[in-house]
Amino acid sequence: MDAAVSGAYTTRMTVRTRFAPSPTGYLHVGGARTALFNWLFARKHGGTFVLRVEDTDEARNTDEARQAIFDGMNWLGLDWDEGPQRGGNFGPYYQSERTAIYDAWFAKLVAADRVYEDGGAWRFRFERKPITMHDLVCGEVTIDYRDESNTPDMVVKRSDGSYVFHFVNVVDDLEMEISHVIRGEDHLMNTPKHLQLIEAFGGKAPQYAHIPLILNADASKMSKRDAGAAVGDYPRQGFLPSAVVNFVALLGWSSKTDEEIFTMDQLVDRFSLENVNRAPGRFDFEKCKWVSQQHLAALDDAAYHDAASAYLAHYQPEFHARPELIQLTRGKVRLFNEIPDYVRQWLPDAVIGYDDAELISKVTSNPLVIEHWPAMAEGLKSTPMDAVDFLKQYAESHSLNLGKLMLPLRYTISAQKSGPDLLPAISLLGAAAAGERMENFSKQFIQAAQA
RNA sequence: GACCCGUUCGUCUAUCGGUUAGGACUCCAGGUUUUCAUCCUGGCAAGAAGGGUUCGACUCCCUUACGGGUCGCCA
Repeated sequence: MDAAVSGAYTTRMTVRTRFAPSPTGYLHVGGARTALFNWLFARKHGGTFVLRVEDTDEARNTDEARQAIFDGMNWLGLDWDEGPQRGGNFGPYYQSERTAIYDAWFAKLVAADRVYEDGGAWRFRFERKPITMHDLVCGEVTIDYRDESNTPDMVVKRSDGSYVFHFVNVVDDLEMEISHVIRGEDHLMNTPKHLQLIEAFGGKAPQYAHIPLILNADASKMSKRDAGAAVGDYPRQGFLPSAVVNFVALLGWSSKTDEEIFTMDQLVDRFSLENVNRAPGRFDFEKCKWVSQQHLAALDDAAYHDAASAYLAHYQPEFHARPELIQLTRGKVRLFNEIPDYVRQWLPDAVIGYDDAELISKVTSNPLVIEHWPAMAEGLKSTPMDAVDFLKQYAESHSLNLGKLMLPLRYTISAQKSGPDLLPAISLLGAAAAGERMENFSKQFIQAAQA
Protein backbone atom coordinates (compact mmCIF):
# COMPACT_ATOMS: atom_id res chain seq x y z
CA MET A 1 0.00 0.00 0.00
CA ASP A 2 1.90 2.99 -1.20
CA ALA A 3 -0.70 5.38 -2.42
CA ALA A 4 1.56 8.35 -2.00
CA VAL A 5 3.97 7.05 -4.57
CA SER A 6 1.48 5.69 -7.03
CA GLY A 7 -0.55 8.84 -6.64
CA ALA A 8 2.34 10.90 -7.78
CA TYR A 9 2.27 9.19 -11.12
CA THR A 10 -1.35 8.54 -11.80
CA THR A 11 -3.48 11.33 -10.49
CA ARG A 12 -1.93 14.68 -11.02
CA MET A 13 -3.67 15.22 -14.29
CA THR A 14 -7.00 14.76 -12.58
CA VAL A 15 -8.61 17.33 -10.38
CA ARG A 16 -9.82 15.92 -7.10
CA THR A 17 -11.01 18.31 -4.43
CA ARG A 18 -12.57 17.65 -1.09
CA PHE A 19 -14.60 19.27 1.62
CA ALA A 20 -13.59 17.92 5.01
CA PRO A 21 -15.82 19.27 7.76
CA SER A 22 -15.86 18.04 11.30
CA PRO A 23 -19.36 17.40 12.63
CA THR A 24 -19.07 19.46 15.77
CA GLY A 25 -21.66 22.15 15.21
CA TYR A 26 -23.83 23.34 12.39
CA LEU A 27 -22.76 24.06 8.82
CA HIS A 28 -21.28 27.52 8.89
CA VAL A 29 -21.56 29.88 5.95
CA GLY A 30 -17.77 30.02 5.81
CA GLY A 31 -17.64 26.25 5.59
CA ALA A 32 -20.32 26.33 2.93
CA ARG A 33 -18.23 28.69 0.88
CA THR A 34 -15.20 26.47 1.24
CA ALA A 35 -17.33 23.57 0.07
CA LEU A 36 -18.67 25.67 -2.79
CA PHE A 37 -15.24 26.69 -4.04
CA ASN A 38 -14.05 23.11 -3.94
CA TRP A 39 -17.19 22.00 -5.72
CA LEU A 40 -16.95 24.73 -8.35
CA PHE A 41 -13.32 23.98 -9.01
CA ALA A 42 -13.99 20.28 -9.41
CA ARG A 43 -16.97 20.81 -11.67
CA LYS A 44 -15.18 23.39 -13.74
CA HIS A 45 -12.30 21.04 -14.43
CA GLY A 46 -14.34 17.91 -14.84
CA GLY A 47 -12.86 16.57 -11.64
CA THR A 48 -14.12 14.77 -8.60
CA PHE A 49 -15.52 16.35 -5.46
CA VAL A 50 -15.05 14.33 -2.31
CA LEU A 51 -16.85 14.74 1.00
CA ARG A 52 -14.85 13.47 3.94
CA VAL A 53 -16.09 13.64 7.50
CA GLU A 54 -13.33 14.46 9.95
CA ASP A 55 -14.84 12.97 13.05
CA THR A 56 -11.76 12.16 15.05
CA ASP A 57 -12.81 14.25 18.00
CA GLU A 58 -15.27 11.84 19.52
CA ALA A 59 -16.14 14.09 22.40
CA ARG A 60 -17.44 16.87 20.19
CA ASN A 61 -19.05 14.99 17.35
CA THR A 62 -22.81 14.75 17.14
CA ASP A 63 -25.23 13.06 14.79
CA GLU A 64 -27.15 16.31 14.43
CA ALA A 65 -24.06 18.11 13.27
CA ARG A 66 -23.29 15.41 10.77
CA GLN A 67 -26.82 15.58 9.44
CA ALA A 68 -26.62 19.38 9.25
CA ILE A 69 -23.65 19.03 6.94
CA PHE A 70 -25.46 16.66 4.61
CA ASP A 71 -28.64 18.74 4.69
CA GLY A 72 -26.78 21.94 4.03
CA MET A 73 -24.78 20.51 1.16
CA ASN A 74 -27.84 18.94 -0.39
CA TRP A 75 -29.87 22.08 -0.04
CA LEU A 76 -27.16 24.17 -1.66
CA GLY A 77 -26.90 21.68 -4.48
CA LEU A 78 -23.30 20.75 -3.72
CA ASP A 79 -23.45 17.10 -4.62
CA TRP A 80 -20.38 15.02 -3.85
CA ASP A 81 -19.05 12.27 -6.08
CA GLU A 82 -17.43 10.32 -3.31
CA GLY A 83 -18.20 10.24 0.36
CA PRO A 84 -20.83 9.21 2.84
CA GLN A 85 -23.99 7.78 1.29
CA ARG A 86 -22.30 7.71 -2.07
CA GLY A 87 -19.29 5.53 -1.62
CA GLY A 88 -16.20 5.62 -3.79
CA ASN A 89 -12.90 3.87 -4.27
CA PHE A 90 -11.06 5.71 -1.55
CA GLY A 91 -13.29 5.05 1.42
CA PRO A 92 -14.23 4.83 4.12
CA TYR A 93 -15.04 8.53 4.17
CA TYR A 94 -15.44 8.84 7.90
CA GLN A 95 -12.09 9.28 9.59
CA SER A 96 -13.38 7.41 12.59
CA GLU A 97 -13.39 4.31 10.39
CA ARG A 98 -9.90 4.70 9.01
CA THR A 99 -7.80 3.86 12.04
CA ALA A 100 -6.08 0.90 10.39
CA ILE A 101 -4.96 3.13 7.56
CA TYR A 102 -3.58 5.70 9.96
CA ASP A 103 -1.75 3.01 11.91
CA ALA A 104 0.01 1.92 8.73
CA TRP A 105 1.07 5.43 7.86
CA PHE A 106 2.14 6.11 11.39
CA ALA A 107 4.41 3.07 11.20
CA LYS A 108 6.21 4.77 8.34
CA LEU A 109 7.05 7.71 10.53
CA VAL A 110 8.29 5.37 13.23
CA ALA A 111 10.42 3.46 10.74
CA ALA A 112 11.87 6.70 9.43
CA ASP A 113 12.54 7.84 12.98
CA ARG A 114 10.50 10.99 12.48
CA VAL A 115 8.45 10.66 15.64
CA TYR A 116 9.33 10.44 19.28
CA GLU A 117 7.38 9.81 22.42
CA ASP A 118 6.55 12.66 24.73
CA GLY A 119 4.37 12.15 27.75
CA GLY A 120 2.64 9.20 26.17
CA ALA A 121 1.91 11.11 22.98
CA TRP A 122 3.94 10.99 19.80
CA ARG A 123 5.47 14.08 18.28
CA PHE A 124 6.54 14.58 14.73
CA ARG A 125 10.06 15.93 14.42
CA PHE A 126 10.11 18.88 12.04
CA GLU A 127 13.07 19.45 9.84
CA ARG A 128 14.60 22.69 10.94
CA LYS A 129 14.67 24.68 7.72
CA PRO A 130 12.61 27.32 5.91
CA ILE A 131 9.47 25.90 4.33
CA THR A 132 8.07 27.64 1.30
CA MET A 133 4.60 27.04 0.01
CA HIS A 134 3.20 28.13 -3.31
CA ASP A 135 -0.34 29.02 -2.52
CA LEU A 136 -2.73 29.51 -5.41
CA VAL A 137 -4.30 32.48 -3.68
CA CYS A 138 -1.68 33.84 -1.30
CA GLY A 139 1.31 33.30 -3.51
CA GLU A 140 4.69 32.27 -2.16
CA VAL A 141 4.83 32.16 1.62
CA THR A 142 7.83 31.08 3.65
CA ILE A 143 7.85 30.03 7.26
CA ASP A 144 11.17 29.52 8.95
CA TYR A 145 11.13 26.27 10.89
CA ARG A 146 14.57 26.96 12.26
CA ASP A 147 12.71 29.08 14.79
CA GLU A 148 11.70 26.25 17.09
CA SER A 149 9.95 28.45 19.61
CA ASN A 150 7.44 29.38 16.95
CA THR A 151 7.15 25.91 15.47
CA PRO A 152 7.39 23.28 18.19
CA ASP A 153 7.30 19.67 17.09
CA MET A 154 3.66 18.73 16.76
CA VAL A 155 1.79 15.88 18.33
CA VAL A 156 0.47 13.51 15.70
CA LYS A 157 -0.73 10.75 17.96
CA ARG A 158 -2.34 11.35 21.31
CA SER A 159 -1.57 9.43 24.44
CA ASP A 160 -4.93 7.68 24.08
CA GLY A 161 -3.78 6.34 20.73
CA SER A 162 -5.93 8.54 18.54
CA TYR A 163 -4.50 10.68 15.79
CA VAL A 164 -4.68 14.44 15.54
CA PHE A 165 -6.06 16.53 12.71
CA HIS A 166 -2.76 17.34 11.00
CA PHE A 167 -1.87 13.72 10.66
CA VAL A 168 -5.15 12.30 9.47
CA ASN A 169 -5.82 15.23 7.23
CA VAL A 170 -2.54 14.79 5.41
CA VAL A 171 -2.79 11.03 5.23
CA ASP A 172 -6.27 11.22 3.80
CA ASP A 173 -5.42 13.85 1.24
CA LEU A 174 -2.61 11.60 0.09
CA GLU A 175 -4.67 8.42 0.24
CA MET A 176 -7.59 9.99 -1.53
CA GLU A 177 -5.29 11.51 -4.12
CA ILE A 178 -6.55 15.00 -3.57
CA SER A 179 -5.04 17.33 -6.15
CA HIS A 180 -6.19 20.69 -4.80
CA VAL A 181 -6.83 21.65 -1.22
CA ILE A 182 -9.03 24.72 -1.03
CA ARG A 183 -9.58 25.73 2.57
CA GLY A 184 -9.94 28.69 4.89
CA GLU A 185 -7.06 30.99 5.59
CA ASP A 186 -7.05 29.81 9.18
CA HIS A 187 -5.16 26.81 7.80
CA LEU A 188 -2.40 28.79 6.14
CA MET A 189 0.00 28.35 9.04
CA ASN A 190 -0.85 24.64 9.14
CA THR A 191 0.30 24.13 5.61
CA PRO A 192 4.05 23.98 6.25
CA LYS A 193 3.35 21.38 8.92
CA HIS A 194 1.44 19.37 6.36
CA LEU A 195 4.14 19.86 3.80
CA GLN A 196 6.70 18.51 6.23
CA LEU A 197 4.59 15.44 6.89
CA ILE A 198 4.09 14.84 3.19
CA GLU A 199 7.80 15.15 2.62
CA ALA A 200 8.47 12.66 5.39
CA PHE A 201 6.04 10.28 3.71
CA GLY A 202 7.70 10.79 0.38
CA GLY A 203 4.38 11.86 -1.05
CA LYS A 204 3.51 14.54 -3.53
CA ALA A 205 1.78 17.55 -2.06
CA PRO A 206 -1.50 18.78 -3.45
CA GLN A 207 -1.83 22.35 -4.61
CA TYR A 208 -3.07 24.60 -1.84
CA ALA A 209 -5.39 27.55 -2.05
CA HIS A 210 -6.26 29.43 1.12
CA ILE A 211 -9.32 31.59 0.91
CA PRO A 212 -9.94 34.57 3.19
CA LEU A 213 -12.33 34.29 6.08
CA ILE A 214 -15.80 35.79 6.31
CA LEU A 215 -16.45 38.39 8.98
CA ASN A 216 -19.59 39.97 10.38
CA ALA A 217 -20.78 43.32 9.11
CA ASP A 218 -18.92 44.97 11.98
CA ALA A 219 -15.74 43.09 11.11
CA SER A 220 -15.91 40.86 14.14
CA LYS A 221 -15.36 37.20 13.69
CA MET A 222 -18.47 35.44 12.50
CA SER A 223 -19.77 32.82 14.84
CA LYS A 224 -22.93 31.16 16.05
CA ARG A 225 -25.97 33.35 16.48
CA ASP A 226 -24.64 35.92 14.06
CA ALA A 227 -27.11 36.71 11.33
CA GLY A 228 -26.44 34.59 8.32
CA ALA A 229 -23.92 32.33 9.99
CA ALA A 230 -25.80 29.04 9.90
CA VAL A 231 -26.61 27.59 6.52
CA GLY A 232 -29.55 25.81 8.12
CA ASP A 233 -31.25 29.17 8.69
CA TYR A 234 -31.47 30.06 5.03
CA PRO A 235 -34.19 27.62 3.97
CA ARG A 236 -36.35 28.77 6.84
CA GLN A 237 -35.99 32.39 5.86
CA GLY A 238 -37.08 31.62 2.37
CA PHE A 239 -33.91 31.93 0.38
CA LEU A 240 -33.50 30.08 -2.85
CA PRO A 241 -30.41 27.86 -2.75
CA SER A 242 -29.11 29.46 -5.91
CA ALA A 243 -29.28 32.87 -4.26
CA VAL A 244 -27.26 31.78 -1.26
CA VAL A 245 -24.70 30.11 -3.46
CA ASN A 246 -24.51 33.24 -5.59
CA PHE A 247 -24.05 35.55 -2.63
CA VAL A 248 -21.54 33.37 -0.87
CA ALA A 249 -19.52 33.04 -4.05
CA LEU A 250 -19.31 36.81 -4.23
CA LEU A 251 -17.70 36.92 -0.80
CA GLY A 252 -14.09 36.54 -1.66
CA TRP A 253 -14.43 35.89 -5.33
CA SER A 254 -15.12 38.20 -8.24
CA SER A 255 -15.91 37.50 -11.86
CA LYS A 256 -13.90 40.64 -12.68
CA THR A 257 -16.89 41.87 -14.64
CA ASP A 258 -19.89 43.98 -13.70
CA GLU A 259 -22.07 40.90 -13.51
CA GLU A 260 -23.13 39.81 -10.06
CA ILE A 261 -26.09 37.55 -10.52
CA PHE A 262 -25.12 34.05 -11.56
CA THR A 263 -26.75 30.68 -11.84
CA MET A 264 -24.87 27.61 -10.67
CA ASP A 265 -23.87 26.81 -14.22
CA GLN A 266 -22.57 30.30 -14.78
CA LEU A 267 -20.52 30.11 -11.62
CA VAL A 268 -19.00 26.85 -12.72
CA ASP A 269 -18.18 28.43 -16.04
CA ARG A 270 -16.56 31.56 -14.57
CA PHE A 271 -14.95 30.35 -11.39
CA SER A 272 -11.21 30.42 -11.03
CA LEU A 273 -8.89 30.48 -8.07
CA GLU A 274 -6.92 33.35 -9.59
CA ASN A 275 -9.95 35.56 -9.03
CA VAL A 276 -10.22 34.77 -5.35
CA ASN A 277 -9.42 37.78 -3.18
CA ARG A 278 -6.97 37.86 -0.33
CA ALA A 279 -8.67 40.13 2.18
CA PRO A 280 -11.38 38.85 4.50
CA GLY A 281 -14.86 39.97 3.51
CA ARG A 282 -17.74 41.17 5.61
CA PHE A 283 -21.14 39.66 5.50
CA ASP A 284 -23.73 42.15 4.29
CA PHE A 285 -27.18 40.73 4.86
CA GLU A 286 -28.84 43.53 2.91
CA LYS A 287 -26.97 42.60 -0.20
CA CYS A 288 -27.67 38.97 0.46
CA LYS A 289 -31.38 39.76 0.39
CA TRP A 290 -30.97 41.75 -2.79
CA VAL A 291 -29.34 38.75 -4.44
CA SER A 292 -32.27 36.68 -3.26
CA GLN A 293 -34.66 39.13 -4.82
CA GLN A 294 -32.83 38.89 -8.11
CA HIS A 295 -33.06 35.13 -8.09
CA LEU A 296 -36.74 35.26 -7.18
CA ALA A 297 -37.33 37.64 -10.03
CA ALA A 298 -35.75 35.17 -12.41
CA LEU A 299 -38.42 32.60 -11.61
CA ASP A 300 -41.40 32.37 -13.94
CA ASP A 301 -44.94 32.28 -12.58
CA ALA A 302 -45.11 28.53 -12.28
CA ALA A 303 -41.71 28.19 -10.67
CA TYR A 304 -42.47 31.00 -8.23
CA HIS A 305 -45.75 29.38 -7.31
CA ASP A 306 -44.15 26.02 -6.72
CA ALA A 307 -41.26 27.36 -4.67
CA ALA A 308 -43.40 29.70 -2.59
CA SER A 309 -46.00 27.03 -1.92
CA ALA A 310 -43.38 24.54 -0.90
CA TYR A 311 -41.80 27.06 1.42
CA LEU A 312 -45.09 28.07 3.06
CA ALA A 313 -46.28 24.51 3.48
CA HIS A 314 -43.04 23.57 5.17
CA TYR A 315 -42.17 26.60 7.26
CA GLN A 316 -45.43 28.49 7.71
CA PRO A 317 -47.98 25.68 7.99
CA GLU A 318 -50.41 27.85 9.94
CA PHE A 319 -50.59 30.33 7.11
CA HIS A 320 -53.22 29.77 4.46
CA ALA A 321 -53.96 31.92 1.48
CA ARG A 322 -55.32 31.46 -1.99
CA PRO A 323 -52.65 30.74 -4.57
CA GLU A 324 -53.75 33.81 -6.52
CA LEU A 325 -53.01 35.99 -3.52
CA ILE A 326 -49.61 34.45 -3.01
CA GLN A 327 -48.90 35.02 -6.64
CA LEU A 328 -49.39 38.73 -5.99
CA THR A 329 -46.22 38.68 -3.90
CA ARG A 330 -44.17 37.80 -6.93
CA GLY A 331 -41.71 40.60 -7.63
CA LYS A 332 -42.58 42.19 -4.30
CA VAL A 333 -40.83 40.20 -1.62
CA ARG A 334 -37.14 39.50 -1.31
CA LEU A 335 -37.53 36.38 0.79
CA PHE A 336 -40.35 33.91 1.03
CA ASN A 337 -40.71 34.55 4.73
CA GLU A 338 -41.99 38.01 3.91
CA ILE A 339 -45.05 36.57 2.17
CA PRO A 340 -47.41 36.14 5.15
CA ASP A 341 -47.00 39.68 6.40
CA TYR A 342 -47.16 41.04 2.91
CA VAL A 343 -50.64 39.71 2.19
CA ARG A 344 -52.03 39.29 5.68
CA GLN A 345 -54.35 42.27 5.40
CA TRP A 346 -55.85 40.82 2.26
CA LEU A 347 -56.98 37.62 3.89
CA PRO A 348 -60.78 37.43 4.18
CA ASP A 349 -60.72 37.24 7.95
CA ALA A 350 -58.07 39.90 8.52
CA VAL A 351 -58.67 42.29 11.37
CA ILE A 352 -58.36 45.78 10.01
CA GLY A 353 -57.09 48.41 12.40
CA TYR A 354 -56.39 51.92 11.20
CA ASP A 355 -53.52 53.46 13.09
CA ASP A 356 -51.75 55.86 10.77
CA ALA A 357 -53.11 59.23 11.88
CA GLU A 358 -51.46 61.07 9.04
CA LEU A 359 -52.96 58.80 6.41
CA ILE A 360 -56.35 58.75 8.05
CA SER A 361 -56.52 62.50 7.96
CA LYS A 362 -55.25 62.60 4.42
CA VAL A 363 -57.88 60.15 3.28
CA THR A 364 -60.76 61.58 5.24
CA SER A 365 -60.03 65.07 4.05
CA ASN A 366 -60.31 64.00 0.44
CA PRO A 367 -63.60 65.43 -0.91
CA LEU A 368 -63.98 62.53 -3.29
CA VAL A 369 -63.75 60.09 -0.44
CA ILE A 370 -66.27 61.99 1.64
CA GLU A 371 -68.65 62.15 -1.25
CA HIS A 372 -68.36 58.66 -2.67
CA TRP A 373 -67.19 56.21 -0.01
CA PRO A 374 -70.58 55.44 1.51
CA ALA A 375 -72.17 54.86 -1.87
CA MET A 376 -69.29 52.82 -3.15
CA ALA A 377 -69.34 50.70 -0.01
CA GLU A 378 -73.05 50.16 -0.34
CA GLY A 379 -72.73 49.24 -3.98
CA LEU A 380 -69.87 46.85 -3.41
CA LYS A 381 -71.74 45.04 -0.69
CA SER A 382 -74.65 44.23 -2.94
CA THR A 383 -73.19 43.98 -6.39
CA PRO A 384 -72.99 40.61 -8.09
CA MET A 385 -70.12 41.96 -10.14
CA ASP A 386 -66.39 41.55 -9.64
CA ALA A 387 -65.24 44.22 -7.21
CA VAL A 388 -62.89 45.88 -9.62
CA ASP A 389 -65.39 45.83 -12.43
CA PHE A 390 -67.82 47.50 -10.13
CA LEU A 391 -65.32 50.15 -9.07
CA LYS A 392 -64.44 50.92 -12.65
CA GLN A 393 -68.04 51.20 -13.60
CA TYR A 394 -68.78 53.39 -10.63
CA ALA A 395 -65.86 55.63 -11.43
CA GLU A 396 -66.95 55.96 -15.03
CA SER A 397 -70.53 56.76 -14.26
CA HIS A 398 -69.48 59.42 -11.81
CA SER A 399 -66.67 60.77 -13.95
CA LEU A 400 -64.07 59.85 -11.39
CA ASN A 401 -60.43 59.15 -12.06
CA LEU A 402 -59.86 55.85 -10.31
CA GLY A 403 -56.13 56.45 -10.35
CA LYS A 404 -56.54 59.30 -7.90
CA LEU A 405 -58.40 57.05 -5.52
CA MET A 406 -55.83 54.29 -5.39
CA LEU A 407 -54.19 55.36 -2.17
CA PRO A 408 -57.49 56.01 -0.34
CA LEU A 409 -58.79 52.68 -1.55
CA ARG A 410 -55.66 50.89 -0.50
CA TYR A 411 -55.64 52.37 2.95
CA THR A 412 -59.34 52.02 3.49
CA ILE A 413 -59.42 48.40 2.50
CA SER A 414 -56.09 47.16 3.83
CA ALA A 415 -55.04 49.78 6.39
CA GLN A 416 -51.68 49.84 4.66
CA LYS A 417 -50.03 52.36 2.43
CA SER A 418 -48.17 49.78 0.41
CA GLY A 419 -48.75 46.19 -0.48
CA PRO A 420 -49.79 43.95 -3.33
CA ASP A 421 -50.93 45.21 -6.67
CA LEU A 422 -54.10 46.97 -5.58
CA LEU A 423 -56.79 46.15 -8.11
CA PRO A 424 -56.09 42.42 -8.35
CA ALA A 425 -55.92 42.30 -4.58
CA ILE A 426 -59.32 43.94 -4.22
CA SER A 427 -60.71 41.63 -6.82
CA LEU A 428 -59.42 38.63 -4.90
CA LEU A 429 -60.73 39.92 -1.62
CA GLY A 430 -64.19 40.18 -3.10
CA ALA A 431 -66.72 42.95 -3.46
CA ALA A 432 -68.63 42.17 -0.28
CA ALA A 433 -65.59 42.18 1.98
CA ALA A 434 -64.15 45.27 0.31
CA GLY A 435 -67.46 47.06 0.67
CA GLU A 436 -67.69 46.14 4.29
CA ARG A 437 -64.23 47.48 5.02
CA MET A 438 -65.06 50.72 3.24
CA GLU A 439 -68.26 50.99 5.19
CA ASN A 440 -66.48 50.47 8.48
CA PHE A 441 -63.93 53.06 7.59
CA SER A 442 -66.65 55.52 6.66
CA LYS A 443 -68.50 55.03 9.88
CA GLN A 444 -65.38 55.21 11.96
CA PHE A 445 -63.78 58.27 10.44
CA ILE A 446 -65.91 60.10 7.93
CA GLN A 447 -69.23 60.11 9.69
CA ALA A 448 -67.56 60.61 13.02
CA ALA A 449 -65.76 63.65 11.72
CA GLN A 450 -68.96 65.11 10.35
CA ALA A 451 -70.95 64.50 13.48
C1' G B 1 4.42 38.66 22.45
C1' A B 2 6.38 35.91 17.94
C1' C B 3 5.26 34.50 13.04
C1' C B 4 2.09 34.88 8.66
C1' C B 5 -1.70 37.20 5.42
C1' G B 6 -4.15 41.56 4.27
C1' U B 7 -5.61 47.26 3.63
C1' U B 8 -9.78 51.17 -3.06
C1' C B 9 -16.67 54.64 -1.50
C1' G B 10 -20.27 52.56 5.03
C1' U B 11 -20.26 47.22 2.60
C1' C B 12 -18.83 43.68 -1.74
C1' U B 13 -15.58 44.84 -5.58
C1' A B 14 -12.97 46.59 -10.92
C1' U B 15 -8.11 48.59 -11.94
C1' C B 16 -2.46 43.75 -14.07
C1' G B 17 2.37 52.43 -13.94
C1' G B 18 -0.61 57.02 -17.47
C1' U B 19 -8.56 56.37 -16.06
C1' U B 20 -12.81 62.50 -14.86
C1' A B 21 -10.57 55.65 -10.09
C1' G B 22 -15.69 51.95 -12.93
C1' G B 23 -19.82 48.64 -11.15
C1' A B 24 -23.09 46.64 -7.22
C1' C B 25 -25.70 46.90 -2.20
C1' U B 26 -27.55 50.77 1.14
C1' C B 27 -29.32 55.88 1.22
C1' C B 28 -31.31 60.38 -1.36
C1' A B 29 -33.75 62.86 -5.78
C1' G B 30 -36.44 62.45 -10.30
C1' G B 31 -39.14 59.32 -14.12
C1' U B 32 -42.25 54.92 -15.65
C1' U B 33 -46.16 52.10 -13.28
C1' U B 34 -54.06 54.63 -12.75
C1' U B 35 -51.62 52.19 -6.64
C1' C B 36 -47.51 49.37 -4.24
C1' A B 37 -43.21 47.06 -5.82
C1' U B 38 -40.18 46.14 -9.84
C1' C B 39 -37.67 48.98 -13.40
C1' C B 40 -35.01 53.38 -15.56
C1' U B 41 -32.12 57.98 -14.85
C1' G B 42 -29.24 60.96 -11.68
C1' G B 43 -26.73 61.93 -6.93
C1' C B 44 -23.80 61.24 -2.18
C1' A B 45 -19.38 58.31 -1.21
C1' A B 46 -12.85 55.52 -1.75
C1' G B 47 -6.94 54.50 -2.92
C1' A B 48 -4.83 53.95 5.83
C1' A B 49 -0.27 57.24 6.70
C1' G B 50 4.79 58.52 5.57
C1' G B 51 9.00 57.65 2.73
C1' G B 52 11.23 55.94 -1.68
C1' U B 53 11.70 53.90 -7.29
C1' U B 54 9.79 56.32 -11.84
C1' C B 55 8.82 61.26 -16.73
C1' G B 56 4.46 59.40 -14.17
C1' A B 57 2.05 55.28 -8.71
C1' C B 58 -4.07 53.07 -6.10
C1' U B 59 -0.81 49.85 -8.78
C1' C B 60 6.38 48.32 -7.43
C1' C B 61 9.76 48.64 -2.66
C1' C B 62 10.41 50.08 2.68
C1' U B 63 8.49 51.81 7.39
C1' U B 64 4.41 52.77 10.55
C1' A B 65 -0.71 52.19 11.76
C1' C B 66 -4.90 49.26 11.58
C1' G B 67 -7.59 44.52 10.53
C1' G B 68 -7.49 39.24 10.29
C1' G B 69 -5.08 34.51 11.10
C1' U B 70 -1.75 31.03 13.67
C1' C B 71 1.20 29.65 17.69
C1' G B 72 -3.33 22.72 21.54
C1' C B 73 -2.67 15.56 23.18
C1' C B 74 -9.46 21.21 18.70
C1' A B 75 -10.41 20.69 13.78
